[in-house]
Amino acid sequence: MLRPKSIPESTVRRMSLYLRSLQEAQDAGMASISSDELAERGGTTSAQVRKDLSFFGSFGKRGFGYPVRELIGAIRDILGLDHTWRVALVGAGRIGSALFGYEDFQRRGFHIRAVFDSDPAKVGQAWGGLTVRSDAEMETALREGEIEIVIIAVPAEAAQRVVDRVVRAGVRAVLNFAPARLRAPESVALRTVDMSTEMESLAFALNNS
Amino acid sequence: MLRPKSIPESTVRRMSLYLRSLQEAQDAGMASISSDELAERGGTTSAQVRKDLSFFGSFGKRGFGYPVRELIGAIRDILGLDHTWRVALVGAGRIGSALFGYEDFQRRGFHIRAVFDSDPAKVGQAWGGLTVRSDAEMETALREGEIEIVIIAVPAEAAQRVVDRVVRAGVRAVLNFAPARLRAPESVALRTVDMSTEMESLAFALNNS
DNA sequence: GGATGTGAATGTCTTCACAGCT
DNA sequence: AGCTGTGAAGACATTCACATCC
Repeated sequence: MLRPKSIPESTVRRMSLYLRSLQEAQDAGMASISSDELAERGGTTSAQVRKDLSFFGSFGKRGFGYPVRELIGAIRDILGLDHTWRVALVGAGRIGSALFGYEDFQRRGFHIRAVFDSDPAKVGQAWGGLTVRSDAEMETALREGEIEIVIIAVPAEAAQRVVDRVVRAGVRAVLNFAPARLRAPESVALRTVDMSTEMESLAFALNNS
Repeated sequence: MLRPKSIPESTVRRMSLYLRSLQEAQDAGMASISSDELAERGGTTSAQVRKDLSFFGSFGKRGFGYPVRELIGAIRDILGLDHTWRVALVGAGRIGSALFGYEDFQRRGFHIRAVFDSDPAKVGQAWGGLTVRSDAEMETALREGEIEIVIIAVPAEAAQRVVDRVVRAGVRAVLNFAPARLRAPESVALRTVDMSTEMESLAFALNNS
């Protein structure tokens, strides 16, 4: 599934939001929806909605709007949600535990298949149907489990080492929750959720309004 | 502390990262640092570093670089980290619990002073030195505690209602962890950490490389 | 000499506005 | 008539390149 042009990251993120809005619209029994309505629900403008969708094709009917059911299917395909993804979690602390139980991941097809930690006290614990494994087994287990996405929830000091190891084990997508800027090869998709930076951005906003 | 021009949000976020890099540099005993070195550590370019800093003033010496200690102080002032912030957490579930224990918040001056939940089974529980309070008390407690920032960690369906209530109680900054697009008045700073969207952005990247 | 600070150039994203389809 | 799809314009952010100053 190769795309003609390079798609803005901001567009991809909005696609994810549109999908949510569309599912709500479907639950409300709507069969079609206009770019105006979709913009309203997604917190953007109708022109933005149309432009975003146009990166991927023509999904609407002029004078009518977009068919909800079909558009949901199209966006699911675009985002790669037409199948489930094999995910591993590294770090079985408080944040790891919260992410493990996060139902939205499950619901959207991101299935956590393995959990690793370096703390001997945690290794062997039963988590849901899984057993927390030693991080020494990580590389082998990632390969055997054909893990596609790794979530990092370890302390900042340990995070870069984990990235290096999972990349060497063939993983090409990483979601990092450690407050550190990590390096990975171009070929690896890496996103960092930096909660302290978000808080500081709020502090700045409060001081400047 | 009113800023001359409007500062790009991306610049503010990078300031937060520079601060981290500077603190590391200080711990490593460095007294001065060039925009090149700062860029290297912060994952950006030296021109970007200089441009970002120039929004706020001139902190460097030509031919020399930036004095680490002074620049740390300046950025802390800019971001509003020169004092602590009074924070409340709404939602005492798994994610709320992880955030409550997140040491980086504490370290950076974001002190959680109150926790609320609507579940009677949770109300009254001791969390650290605090007691989980009923969400019925929320408005009063926010005002009495002079809470400046609220973290939302409730289910998506409940999130908008919480925003509306805390805004009416005078709170002007909200960090939302619920997977929902929330509405707030212009005058309120609202950031959403959307973990499912991050995962979907990774899925898209994997499908398109 | 060497690295900052910054206008100018470039690149990227968003908004406009309307032709074109249904 | 109504709403999409899209070039063109505009706004915004990043990068370049160099005069400036320590």
